[in-house]
Amino acid sequence: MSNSKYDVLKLENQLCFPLYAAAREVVKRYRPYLDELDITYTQYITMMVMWEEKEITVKALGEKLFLDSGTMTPVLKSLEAKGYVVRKRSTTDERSVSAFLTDSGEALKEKAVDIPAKVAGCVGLTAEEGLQLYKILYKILSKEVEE
Amino acid sequence: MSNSKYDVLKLENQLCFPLYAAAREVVKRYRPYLDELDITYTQYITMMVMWEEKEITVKALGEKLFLDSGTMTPVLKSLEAKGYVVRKRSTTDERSVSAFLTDSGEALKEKAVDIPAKVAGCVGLTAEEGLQLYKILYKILSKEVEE
DNA sequence: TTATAATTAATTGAGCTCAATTAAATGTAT
DNA sequence: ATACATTTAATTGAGCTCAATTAATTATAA
Repeated sequence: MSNSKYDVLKLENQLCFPLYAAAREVVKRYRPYLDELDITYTQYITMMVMWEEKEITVKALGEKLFLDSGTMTPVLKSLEAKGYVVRKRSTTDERSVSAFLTDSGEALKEKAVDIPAKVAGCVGLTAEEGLQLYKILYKILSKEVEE
Repeated sequence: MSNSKYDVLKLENQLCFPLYAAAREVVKRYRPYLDELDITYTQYITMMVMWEEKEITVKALGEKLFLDSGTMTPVLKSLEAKGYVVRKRSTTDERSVSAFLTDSGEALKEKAVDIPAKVAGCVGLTAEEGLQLYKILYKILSKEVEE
């Protein structure tokens, strides 16, 4: 068997590469369904938070999604242009801006509710694999938050 | 316990979201080390293939990395500008373009060899978790190739 | 109070990602 | 041989991601 100190640089020995590739491939699976709603994946996960919270600051939204204002600001402007949220600067702390779910945004939930099941079918993991993956990914994410 | 048909749209019930977020966070872990080499993560995984293959077509490279020519072409041009690869159109099939590893590209491997260990430390999974994750991610990726 | 520090969102610019299109080369079927 | 289809890389444009910076506001310390 051949073996060198450079084996650690082989693509097949990476954990990050399949993580990066799988994430992109799975996001791609959402596209046909999200196209019907005329939103992108990033807009979709933003709406998921809005459906739960109804109202949230840009900062809190970014922390939930692991995205900064450089990403969130244009995403929220786009969702505002589509009529799903409204952005408003706080009167009590004028540094802060919040997004508010509109009726139209609330109505979009009804059109989105079948998407998770449709995509889960494509990905094709067993329930156990799904749970293992879920736990490991959140372990990675919790490491990042400490930092 | 509250329970609604909309629970499937909660962020915490998604598998795709932590996959997407963890992938970005882990790629971010590479940045300080890759900055020292003046390459991006995408350029880094491209070089991994080059270190193994020495010569490869744009198409084959894209298949390995799950990226298309729209991404690969500018990445390869950038690596060529840095002197790590040379691009050359095939004489036997002029549709095809190959990238060739240069001596300078080969030399870069020496500077990269410590990176995987440094990043693995940051991510902080057990060996078992790493293996589970690896298997599940490749199961997802194999699904995509069938398509 | 006043100076200094910290927080927040927005902006800028580089680079990535993808879908769709284009152009050239090659393969295939009459 | 000549259409027609396929393959390949490149290009284009929209949108995302991130680091760094900016400007405004708020918090804190002297």
